[in-house]
Amino acid sequence: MFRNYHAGRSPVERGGPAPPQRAGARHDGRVTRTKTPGRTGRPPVTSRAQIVAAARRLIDEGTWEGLTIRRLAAELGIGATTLYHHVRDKEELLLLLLNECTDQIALPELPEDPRERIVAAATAIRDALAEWPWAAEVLAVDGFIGRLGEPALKLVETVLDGAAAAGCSPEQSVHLFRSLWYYTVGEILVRAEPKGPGTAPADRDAFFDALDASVLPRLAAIGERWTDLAARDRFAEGLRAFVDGLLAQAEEERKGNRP
Amino acid sequence: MFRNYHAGRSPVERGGPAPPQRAGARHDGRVTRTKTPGRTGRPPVTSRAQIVAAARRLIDEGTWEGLTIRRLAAELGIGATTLYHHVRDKEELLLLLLNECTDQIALPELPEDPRERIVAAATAIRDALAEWPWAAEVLAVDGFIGRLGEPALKLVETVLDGAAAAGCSPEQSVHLFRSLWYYTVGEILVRAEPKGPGTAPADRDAFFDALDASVLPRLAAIGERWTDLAARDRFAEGLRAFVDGLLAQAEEERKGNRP
DNA sequence: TAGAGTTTTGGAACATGTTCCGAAACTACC
DNA sequence: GGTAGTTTCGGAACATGTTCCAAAACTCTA
Repeated sequence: MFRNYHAGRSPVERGGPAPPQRAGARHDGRVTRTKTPGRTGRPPVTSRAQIVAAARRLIDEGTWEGLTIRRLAAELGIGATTLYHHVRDKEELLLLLLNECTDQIALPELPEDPRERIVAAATAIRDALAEWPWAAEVLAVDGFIGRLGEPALKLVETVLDGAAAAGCSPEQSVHLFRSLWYYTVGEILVRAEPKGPGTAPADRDAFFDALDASVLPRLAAIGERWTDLAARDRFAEGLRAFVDGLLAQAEEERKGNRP
Repeated sequence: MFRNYHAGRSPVERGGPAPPQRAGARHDGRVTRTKTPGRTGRPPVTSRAQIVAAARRLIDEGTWEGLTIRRLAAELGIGATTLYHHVRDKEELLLLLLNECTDQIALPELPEDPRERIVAAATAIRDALAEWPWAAEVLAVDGFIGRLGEPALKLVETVLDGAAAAGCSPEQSVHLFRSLWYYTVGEILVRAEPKGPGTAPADRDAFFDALDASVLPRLAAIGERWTDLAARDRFAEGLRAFVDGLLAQAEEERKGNRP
């Protein structure tokens, strides 16, 4: 199974501590590498780096749906199934792409104020992820932060550090981070997916028009403005409010007011 | 990878308040009927209700992955492709299932305090959705609340109402709801998906063990406790903190401190 | 140089979601 | 009853992700 411990190392030729594999599962020998310290056997005609590069090429020129295993293999000039010896899954492929992107996250300037530091870090993560339409596909499948690359993990670290600087206990820091992570993932997913039916602006209007104002007065009243309001990017504002709330809660908790 | 191109139309027996639809764009299927006031033509051998029931049957006895179009069709005794005349998509099928579940949301007791009212409503939504493993599949695809059934919408209304009672403007109410919605969706998705590789507890431990404590000290330090801490359900606590923060922010804003 | 061991490779094949398109079945009206 | 219009039905077929399995290619050692 592919894990991400070895973030930062060169993409080809990396072993890494492979988690215990269930027997029977046939996976690419690249990650597992049960034996053979000195590589032997037929040399691969394709490296992981090339795969990722080709994938990006396919995505860049064309829609993101255009990235299929077979097409990617064709782009690389190899058989489709061969790809599965370099990449476990399509999901792993996406993850590689995602990591390639998060690996380029620039650490933002970090303000002194712990609160602002947290906001800056979380916003940086979100901005990096939100840039890639397929991030949602991966996040939806496994939300565990462990799959992020080291630059992203540094931002996680920053969040935790800010929490600690604001007086949070480790437990409280984790709680804070997880909460913010939920918010972030939710924002990316909900925001990045205007593709289902009923999500087009016209459909939204129709939806609100059809609401029964006597049953759902607030919703109906807001309806006409919903689309406009939703268009505004208020992620950072929500984030700030959330951080404030969480920090205040943590402080309360420390005072023993609410165990 | 759910697509959306579909030119045909899916027949339904019960009409309902149909928003004006262009050909091809359908809300959730229980609309349409472009012509034919008096139904004519061959009567369907299967109703939507039967489809949903059969789908639930398949899910209940067996894994959720066991629900495939062909199997469902077989269960119903019809051809696989026939199903596509009743349901536009597999996604729509999931949506039907989801709605059937949210339609049974019981309105919780609503406290007087606006803040607690909001918390209660949001928690009810989350609990209802979190109960269904496939909710994530749908939410990940289209987050628009318009796809929820009316009982769920009533909870949305409650949130908006609580916000208003706390003094929020409509704009602020929307902001508050959206923020909470992001948080909720994120929680459901991240929490409901321990299935990717690397998400097993053992893998998590391995992940944290591999962290470089000199680069990511906080993360490494927390590591050992992460799994335990993550296991605790603190959704409501986070929610409460969020609401507090958002309400405070709204009030600040109203005072003109931060436009 | 001849294995032996190991790795890479890819064709065939399967399950699934989905579309095409023609045939069947039914209602309404003449 | 017959015909037109409309609806439902479903087999064939396609793209995709994925696994099986056996052959090919390479390195190392004897």
